Amino acid sequence: MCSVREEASILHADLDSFYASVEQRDQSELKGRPVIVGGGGVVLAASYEAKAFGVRGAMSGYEARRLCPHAVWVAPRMKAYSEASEAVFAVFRDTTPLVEGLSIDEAFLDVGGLRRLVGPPVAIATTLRARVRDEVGLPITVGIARTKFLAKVASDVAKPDGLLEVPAGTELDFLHPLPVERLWGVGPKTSARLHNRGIATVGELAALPEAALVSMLGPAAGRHLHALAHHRDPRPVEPGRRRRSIGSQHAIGRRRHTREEVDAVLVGTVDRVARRLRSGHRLARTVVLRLRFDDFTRITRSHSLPVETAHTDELLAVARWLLAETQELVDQRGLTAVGISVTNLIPDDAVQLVLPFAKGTGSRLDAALDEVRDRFGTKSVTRAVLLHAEDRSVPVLPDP
DNA sequence: TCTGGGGTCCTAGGACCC
DNA sequence: TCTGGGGTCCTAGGACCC
Repeated sequence: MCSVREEASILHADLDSFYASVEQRDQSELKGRPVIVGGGGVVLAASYEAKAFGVRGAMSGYEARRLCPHAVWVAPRMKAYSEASEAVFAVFRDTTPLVEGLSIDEAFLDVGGLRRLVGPPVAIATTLRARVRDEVGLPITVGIARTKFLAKVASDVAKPDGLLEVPAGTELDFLHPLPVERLWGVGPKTSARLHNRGIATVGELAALPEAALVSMLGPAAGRHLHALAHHRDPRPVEPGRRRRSIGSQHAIGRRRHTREEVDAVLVGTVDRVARRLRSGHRLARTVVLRLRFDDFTRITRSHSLPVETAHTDELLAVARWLLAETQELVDQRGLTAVGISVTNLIPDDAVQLVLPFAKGTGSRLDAALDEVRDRFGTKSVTRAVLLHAEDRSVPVLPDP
């Protein structure tokens, strides 16, 4: 299943400063100038000319203006970015069917099977970069390695507008001198913990026993980083991955808001999410309310429905109930942002059956599932919902 | 000083089932 | 009747990524 590749044939393709590059492509007077895409409050993307002054994504507008006062600010045009992304992904899929999108501007491509028909990975990547530049007008960086994670590290190192292969057999020489922050999953908190123990490079990390990392960072993160530091990453490129949640949030400023104002924001947010659910042909079962307060603390509250839905009214009812439950916190801390996301998604053509059961008849479940399978075929049954007649509690059973 | 909007995955306790 | 192990789901929060 996870046989080790003999050659570096996983590509990580990453558009450079994506939003800013689209703006520089569409407005020629912006070419060569520092460009910041954002609404003013925060930097969504910065061109490399702006990055040269220290401007970074997610930076506050205040800080960005201090570092680069002469930058040109451009309001985001999400529609243009979506279209550019689709055009680039069309080039990806024309290269190989094994494309796994990671976000609007990056993807993994497995070109391992193309050597005899098309050529070696470096040649494929070179063609890919030329096509994206010629056909879509955007610069793109590609990293090539035997594993997904190292391909991504390689593209990070090669940015901007670069191409870097880490040949098979040279991975640890490439990896070990790098700072630990290059590893996927090492953010500010983990970085600080590692530095506290004198670990600054991937090589120093790799020298630690796994058990030491597990006790330092927890089982999942510890094992994960230990594996990456030794260049172990068996995950294949998965073309079929689907989104696991859909969400929308909205900042509402620091002044006090009436309950009616907050409700109006909630209605708009739920409506946006519900529309995206329906246009994506998905149904959701869990509604998550995300609130941010004056002091920048955040909370989440969630509730799972017995049966999936994409109806605005049903999702809104849950969202309103969750919000009402938090009224005290909202009054104390002052609300500055409201978000809704939905998870536990299924396709909207999934067969949904609600079987009424009397309490204490759980042992009949197998028989009921057999009946459902007989009627709809095994593949249709992804989850069975039992509603107890008396208490409406909802035990949920996975596909056996 | 000012901090958006879109996501993923993990942890941990409690409820519940077999 | 009591106990325990094994497992899943729900919920809230945290870390991280782009």
